[in-house]
Amino acid sequence: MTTAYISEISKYEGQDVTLKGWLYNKRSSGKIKFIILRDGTGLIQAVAVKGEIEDKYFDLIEELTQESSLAVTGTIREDKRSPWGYEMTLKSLEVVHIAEEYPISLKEHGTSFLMDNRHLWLRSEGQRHVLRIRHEIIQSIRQFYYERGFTLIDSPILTPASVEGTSTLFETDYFDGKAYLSQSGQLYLEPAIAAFGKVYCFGPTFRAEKSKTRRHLQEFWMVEPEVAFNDHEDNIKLAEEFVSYIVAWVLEKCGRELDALERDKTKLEKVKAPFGRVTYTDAVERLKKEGIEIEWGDDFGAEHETVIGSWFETPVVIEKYPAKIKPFYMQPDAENPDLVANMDVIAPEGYGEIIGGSQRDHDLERLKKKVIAQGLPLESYEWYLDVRRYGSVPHAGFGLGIERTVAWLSGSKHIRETIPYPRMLYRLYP
RNA sequence: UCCCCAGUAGCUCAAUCGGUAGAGCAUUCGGCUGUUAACCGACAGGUUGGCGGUUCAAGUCCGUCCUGGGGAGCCA
Repeated sequence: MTTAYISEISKYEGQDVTLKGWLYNKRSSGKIKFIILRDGTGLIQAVAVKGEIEDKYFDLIEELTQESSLAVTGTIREDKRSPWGYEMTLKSLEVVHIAEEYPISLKEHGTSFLMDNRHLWLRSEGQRHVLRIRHEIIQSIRQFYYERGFTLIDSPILTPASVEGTSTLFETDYFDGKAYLSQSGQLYLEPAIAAFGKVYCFGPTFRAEKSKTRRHLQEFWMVEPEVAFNDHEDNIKLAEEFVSYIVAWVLEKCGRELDALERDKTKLEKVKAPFGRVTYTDAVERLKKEGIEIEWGDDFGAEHETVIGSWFETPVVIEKYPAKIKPFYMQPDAENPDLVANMDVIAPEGYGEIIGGSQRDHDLERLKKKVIAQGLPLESYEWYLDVRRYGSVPHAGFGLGIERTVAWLSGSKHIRETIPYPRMLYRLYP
């Protein structure tokens, strides 16, 4: 007997096949029973009619509980009554395991309950769709940098100190000393550009900030490219092409998932480079004109970002922030030394900042001064400063948050659904 | 760290002015030959998050703690 997957069931029309999976739901009407099977690739209904199937199999259906694992064998046929197009006429079934009473019913549940049962919630259709989109986004990222000749440089997760010296870090014992979980791979990437020219890293990052919003996780994944000889404009261009590539890939590969999630695809179809662009200074002026409280020199809050995002249909690039609110490693703007050559990309529809990046300062003496001025221990950064001692070149890069990108493209209301096992404030289980 | 909201059956929720704690789903049992979160009938299921207070009487009011949710700040 051929064993098949539900996703390829149309190939087997008129044939007998075996499908292996879990019981999604069952219904009974006395002499006719329906079971819905899921196998990780899709759903299908199998029908058993009393008298047309051996009684021992017909009676066995009665014992099946939600999420019991089983193998069903029968004939595949097209059926207009099925929402999936095909159905199986059941001939026999084999129980692998009768599931205990399953906590997640087909009815409504609260977030807290579902998060306690995250390991089971993963089986639900909506969660599967979002995580399939995450999977394709990651695949598109790998492909984008592979096609462009970037080399993957994995940055360490255990690090001796803070990258920016500001955010709170998770601390852990490291034999006789302390280590910290990485909050960015950037500092480790910069030396690598002198070895490979174009590099990127992609891995988990950790922030011990007590953030508790739908846009924050304590552990999240970030992809960070870094390119030798790229300036501010090159950096923006790379970011725009990168995001456009991801969106086009997801539209091509995940149409079914986007439809199932009722994501408005027309909004994603507008995401093409170049994006909307505004300088920090212009954005502040326009916000003021719209009656929103802000002063030049303030950093943008969530509300500001949402308003700025609403000015464009594409994502928007905000560039050239005041130097005093940005980290030491950013290159000063060529025309105004109070500004830095940085850029953030804000996703539309209120999904917030998905990219933050800059051209990096490649002047040794100026960088040293800024390290000292920000109260950071110079000796910890000597290795990093070496990038500016041995053939220093202009270079630029940025970081893109995977979960925020997944949330945006999938239309998820909360970032916790965009990663299989979210690590959140006050939630480390399961 | 701060602000707001919520904890009642396994799950989702009701309970009027403070007056005997209720429904749907799930489970169990019975019925039904095309169901789509099937439907119909029945059984069972409770120290109303903890502690203290007010009251003749507290799920309900007050205090406090715990847990969870949303947001701010910070960031991706």
